Amino acid sequence: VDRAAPTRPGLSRDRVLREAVRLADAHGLAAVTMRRVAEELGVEAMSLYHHVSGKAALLDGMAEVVVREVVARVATVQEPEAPWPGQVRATILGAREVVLAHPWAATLVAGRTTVDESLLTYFDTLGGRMRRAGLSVDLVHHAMHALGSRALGFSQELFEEGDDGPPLDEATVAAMAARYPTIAEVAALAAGHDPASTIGWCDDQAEFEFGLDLILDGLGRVQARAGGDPG
Amino acid sequence: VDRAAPTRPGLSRDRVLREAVRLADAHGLAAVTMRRVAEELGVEAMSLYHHVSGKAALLDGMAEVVVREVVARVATVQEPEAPWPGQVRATILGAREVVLAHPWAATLVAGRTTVDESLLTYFDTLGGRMRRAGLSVDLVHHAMHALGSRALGFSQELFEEGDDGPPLDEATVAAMAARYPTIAEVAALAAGHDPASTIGWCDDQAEFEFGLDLILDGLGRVQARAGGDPG
DNA sequence: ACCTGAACACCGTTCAAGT
DNA sequence: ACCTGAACACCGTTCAAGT
Repeated sequence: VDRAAPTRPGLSRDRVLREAVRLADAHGLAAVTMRRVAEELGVEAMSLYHHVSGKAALLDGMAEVVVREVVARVATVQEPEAPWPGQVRATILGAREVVLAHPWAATLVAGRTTVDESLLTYFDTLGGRMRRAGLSVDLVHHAMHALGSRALGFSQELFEEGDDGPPLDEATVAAMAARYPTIAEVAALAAGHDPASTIGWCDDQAEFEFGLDLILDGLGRVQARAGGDPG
Repeated sequence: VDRAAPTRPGLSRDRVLREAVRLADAHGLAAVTMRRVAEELGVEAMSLYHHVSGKAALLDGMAEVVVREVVARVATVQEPEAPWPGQVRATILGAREVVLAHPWAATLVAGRTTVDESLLTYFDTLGGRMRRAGLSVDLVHHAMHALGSRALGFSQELFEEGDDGPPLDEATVAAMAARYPTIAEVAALAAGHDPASTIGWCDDQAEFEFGLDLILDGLGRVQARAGGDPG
């Protein structure tokens, strides 16, 4: 082989998955098709099947890549002197930084059909930090359920921002305020008293941390009630 | 028209959406295609476009049907004497009963692109019950974020049950316990000390309620700290 | 072992045509 | 206004064939 020429490395599972992730980051999850991923790699669609068993496995693998990135990111979270909620908090906020860079990942992780090695590693790390702080096995179990996908940094928003639509006229706003009084007052407060902007009205990161702290505080309280060492 | 013959009512948006929901309940979300829904209604695929603007609108509409069902279900939740966390708790657990009957809905609600009337109604109802109990507008706002999709009764599980796979042999279990010590001890406790069963190991409903109560307790504590009326 | 090309059975959606 | 049929531009996946 010519050592000066750019080596065209053969396909591999990893190269396929990374290309799929790159495509999703750039053009959204809908752009990830077997044919498109192959084309991007300069190869025929059928070649992918030698490294990935099908479309479902490709999507699972993409989730795996993101979680592996999360694991790498949070490995460096180390504040041994801090009390445990700070440790767990920093771990989860680290995961969130990674997850925010891959907005398509939430859907994928939610629809995942397999539990892969990276996910086990992440939850063992997170759970281990709780155990070392003195939380009981049972409480760690509850904590995982209470956190849910929030443990990986995902928000569970029901009103997504982005599709704001045209601004509403005054009459429509008044009609909505009459029909949905509570939402109207919440929107008015959150949007700095501009009731027309009902979407994209708040600081997602601050709200994520509020919810996270609520859960961590609650877990600490359960631990204290059980007579555990708080930190 | 012959009054004895079964009237073949023309298509309508509602008939289309209900048929799509029926299909998803029976055969999963993947079975919901424009062509299949049409076939089931004894009509050509193109006819659907007169009542629904496309596939995305069909999926949005299916989420709408489920949320409408939730709204109908929780309208009857009335325990005026109970303190507010019980009111909110009963509302959310009512929503959960509906949602559990449509396991495909979680994905759909998460990927929804529009905020429809039924969703606004639900959150106005839920928020209104908090407001009437004395929670501040700001706290109701935080509560919505903290609850996230849990407000509608969705769990946010990361390890889904169902794809249990073949039972693991003793050597594999030992290897996993060495690699993932925390997960191993959690699994061992939760599964009644049978470490081979790492999935489907616990009571989903109880865990959902644990997490919900953690959040409701936390909200109550924030309210009390702010000097609000706890009842 | 890895990659290809043609083919199959599906999709969502357009368009012009029917009534 | 509502529904149809044919067609278009895509999908994921199979299969037999190449090297």
